[in-house]
Amino acid sequence: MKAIPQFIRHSLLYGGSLALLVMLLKWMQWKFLILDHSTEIYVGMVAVFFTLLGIWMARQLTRQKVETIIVEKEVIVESAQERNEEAIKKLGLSARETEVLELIAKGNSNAEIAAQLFLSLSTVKTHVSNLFVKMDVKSRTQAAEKAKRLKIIS
Amino acid sequence: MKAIPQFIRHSLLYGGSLALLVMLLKWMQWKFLILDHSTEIYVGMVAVFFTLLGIWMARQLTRQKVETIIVEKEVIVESAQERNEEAIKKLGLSARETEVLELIAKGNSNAEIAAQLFLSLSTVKTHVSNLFVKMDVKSRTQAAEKAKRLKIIS
DNA sequence: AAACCACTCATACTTTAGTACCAAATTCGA
DNA sequence: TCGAATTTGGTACTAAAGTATGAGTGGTTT
Repeated sequence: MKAIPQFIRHSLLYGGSLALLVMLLKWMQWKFLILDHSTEIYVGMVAVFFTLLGIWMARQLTRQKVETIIVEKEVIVESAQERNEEAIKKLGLSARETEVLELIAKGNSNAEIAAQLFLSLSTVKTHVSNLFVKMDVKSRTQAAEKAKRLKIIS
Repeated sequence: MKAIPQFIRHSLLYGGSLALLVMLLKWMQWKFLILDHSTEIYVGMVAVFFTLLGIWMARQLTRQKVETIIVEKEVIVESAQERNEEAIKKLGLSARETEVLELIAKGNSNAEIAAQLFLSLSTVKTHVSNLFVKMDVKSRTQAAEKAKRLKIIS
């Protein structure tokens, strides 16, 4: 669609306008040269015409020249942060320990955790004890509080 | 600073330019009228001059064309919701019980709660037991979880 | 005043949590 | 493939949590 480049179109238009003007000029010479001070009138017309032509050209050339101002609009978003893997790594929690921690934070007892994970109560207790050492807490409630504070649990 | 309105400035400039042009024109009449075809040269100069003037005017007039792009920027905001008094009332928790619940949710043991509230361990145990009945839970960890879920605690 | 409720404290008891120490099987990276 | 870490499980014990019951005090409501 954009076969003809813009500068060529402009050149043609300008050239055409000039040619037309020269013709007009020749005709005016015939018509007004006999009159005194006719040159001023005719130069004034030329001036007006070319001023308009200049304005039109400039508008064509600067039409795309648009200054863009980027305004940042703040949008409030709830902090939907995902599981904090970094905290888990920092504490050195193993996969099983993390599972147990999640169930603790949900309010499960050791027996319930054992049942859900198909483990013996002993195993759960071992995990819980190791968990407390790694998390530097002294009870499951503290562990749950810390887990939620560190966003380890959902 | 912007004492002179733009359209007045433009009018003065344009008027000045016209006056200058007329003077130039008069001088050129003296100089070139004796020569044949001199009119064409001088009209051409006028044309070029006024074309340039038109371009300049158009640029002045269209300089303020500004496009504003609004970019939405996400801002993470912590949900700072206040204490849920409604939930406390619905559960029928007393003032003392709510105090105890908060300390439980922070991971305190019964002994620590007793020390902080200047109560005996027995009293704390009584509060905790009543709390569990009212909240329909079976352990302090469950109570803490429910309290946080119902936004009773901070 | 009687009834009611919140708060306090106690004793006795059961259950669960938590600690310590051990040990075997498995997994996994160096 | 060797060793470290993980996972699993056990016993024995202590500490804490939780339940049940009772009781005294102070304040409010009916």
